[in-house]
Amino acid sequence: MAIRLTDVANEAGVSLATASRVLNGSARKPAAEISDRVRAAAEKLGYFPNAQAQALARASTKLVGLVVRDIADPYFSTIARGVQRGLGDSGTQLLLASTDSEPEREIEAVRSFMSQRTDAIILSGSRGLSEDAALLRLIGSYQENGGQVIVIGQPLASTGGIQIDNETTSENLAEELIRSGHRRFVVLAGDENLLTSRDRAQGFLRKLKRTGLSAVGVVHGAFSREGAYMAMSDFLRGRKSEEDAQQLCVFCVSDVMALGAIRAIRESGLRVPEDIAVVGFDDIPTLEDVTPGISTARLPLEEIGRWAGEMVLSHGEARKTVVAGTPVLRESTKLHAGNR
Amino acid sequence: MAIRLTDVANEAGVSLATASRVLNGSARKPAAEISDRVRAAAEKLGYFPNAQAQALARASTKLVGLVVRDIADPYFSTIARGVQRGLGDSGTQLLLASTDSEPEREIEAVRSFMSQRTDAIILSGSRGLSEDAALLRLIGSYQENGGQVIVIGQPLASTGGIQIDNETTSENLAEELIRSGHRRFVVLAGDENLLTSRDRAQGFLRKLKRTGLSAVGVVHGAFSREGAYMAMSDFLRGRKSEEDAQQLCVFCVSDVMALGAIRAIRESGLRVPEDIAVVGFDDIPTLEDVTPGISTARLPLEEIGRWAGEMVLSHGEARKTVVAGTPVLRESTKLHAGNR
DNA sequence: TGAGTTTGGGAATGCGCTTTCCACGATAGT
DNA sequence: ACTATCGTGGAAAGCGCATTCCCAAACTCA
Repeated sequence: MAIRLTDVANEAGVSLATASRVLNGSARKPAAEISDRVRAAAEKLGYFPNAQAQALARASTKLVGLVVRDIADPYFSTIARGVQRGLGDSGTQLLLASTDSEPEREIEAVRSFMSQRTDAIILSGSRGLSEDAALLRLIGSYQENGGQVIVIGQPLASTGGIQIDNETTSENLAEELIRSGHRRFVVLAGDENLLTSRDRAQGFLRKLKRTGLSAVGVVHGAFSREGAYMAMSDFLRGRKSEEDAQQLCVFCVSDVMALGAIRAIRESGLRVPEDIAVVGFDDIPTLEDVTPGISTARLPLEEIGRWAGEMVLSHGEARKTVVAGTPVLRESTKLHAGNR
Repeated sequence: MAIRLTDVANEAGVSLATASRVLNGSARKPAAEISDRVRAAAEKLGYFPNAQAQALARASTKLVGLVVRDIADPYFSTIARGVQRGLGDSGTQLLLASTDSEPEREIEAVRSFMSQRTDAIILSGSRGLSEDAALLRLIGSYQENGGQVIVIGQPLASTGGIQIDNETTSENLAEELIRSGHRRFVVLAGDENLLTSRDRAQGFLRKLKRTGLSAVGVVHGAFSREGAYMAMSDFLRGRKSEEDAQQLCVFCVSDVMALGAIRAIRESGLRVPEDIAVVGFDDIPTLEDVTPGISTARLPLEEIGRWAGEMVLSHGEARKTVVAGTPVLRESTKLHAGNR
């Protein structure tokens, strides 16, 4: 049905080979007069190269797969935008898959991308604590066949990517908070099986310990807004009695969780930061519109995505980059006078 | 390099045809014993079908293209999530393209999707006022070749999709606001060349007129957070003098714009809603975390995306669905006592 | 038991394109 | 003037798979 290169070649009165050479970047450039004729024919017929056929013949699709946990989560959508920016106008297309936090769906996504023979796969969802052997095997064979794997967050086996130093960042964040006067911390630690949440919580707790402090509480739950909402609600219910103690500071291992926690705090009739201070992690764009301004550890999310995209283009040989976040204290952790 | 079906066939000691029949859903089912042998061989070798080759042989990729303006915008990322949900586990892969609001990039994206021979293209960015002839031509030839085009927002030529009744929704929103006591409106109308912003502004203004009211001001600008921020800032600068008049209500043609406007209002030292009320449009998830709660017209964004995804699967023959938003008044439009 | 019928595996073709490999004429070099 | 080289277009061989034929073996039924 669609116009094929053969049709264009006939229309222009040249061979298939010649048509191919003029329309697609070949090393050999046919004569100007012929080229024009072919281009005119292509234009006239409305020719579109069949990317599948090209991929088959060239053994290279210009496709890259991005797997995220949830594209509607600002953290991931910001990274996704960065990846697209990084890919720029290279003509590389982005294949998107969401896992909804289910490991099997991540494997499914990778499997699917492998079938599509994407040139690269960018994994931005958080790695699990115990690395799934099946995923590792999959990735290994993908790399053997020339596929590039870029992991955002934690390093995974022999893959390159952008590593986020969650532990150090959390330590710095804790330090900053302590310096600002906070002493009583609660950690909403998210999912204890996810590397990201574990590292962030551990870094924070370690700093506390080194300073001679210890957390008032460490609550686990889902690594999401809802998870934090529930965890925080539970926590608040559990300590109804002991009021007027010194102001509490709740460290959430992600901004999205901080938002959920704030919701829970408010619903229980308390105020942020007057009654309870809240800190997040990531500095997602959403924070710009939230009041009070939420303290957090700033990660250059869009840039991280952009780097990943650029790595794909440069065929970077498993380059690794490490980035750390910078603490940003805003109103949500302002120490309230009555609560010092 | 990668394992081919031929390799599997050899390993299993059967023909290519047989291997193909057992591994991919063919009408003919080879004998159980043979099937098992083939599957074992595939498993052992770690075989992955080459999607490009399959697409070529079958004349059907299981690909659908989604074009958005900006994937980091909650409006689009929510729709994107819906689309993925709608596609479910059908095995259909999503190709994502962002246009950054540039019409040429939209054309480029469609062109690219056509090259990829996607089974369907979902256009969710806002249509321009004057439809680009090049885009129409492209879409026409895509449809002729069996491609499905689904437009979210406004109808486009002979395409199906989910149409949003912006005008009526805006009218209802205006009505609700008037009923709640507001009388003095400013409209941040966004880009006057985009159908979406124009319709929303017009619907609102029409209702005002019918009620015997007229807008205090109509300000145009970019259809984005920044655009609204600037438009609002300008507006506020322009009327420094006339204070203590009756409370103003600013209607922004999208939630994202409302967020920008609020930022501008606050920076100029005013409060929402005490000094100025603000309404948005869309009810993006972000609003859950913003204080004060922003009044808006609720659109079932995720569902809209889901419908689009389901339409793709059902090969819906240009089905059209129309949805209208429902007004939701929250604190941002609460009438302040001192300003009646 | 023999003709007709089904069943199931294999050979071969083609999907649309890229890319050797060839052939041929033009140009250069001695 | 004759060969060595280059430049250019075309023929043809795949890329990895689905699928249409084809054919042999296993059945069916009388």
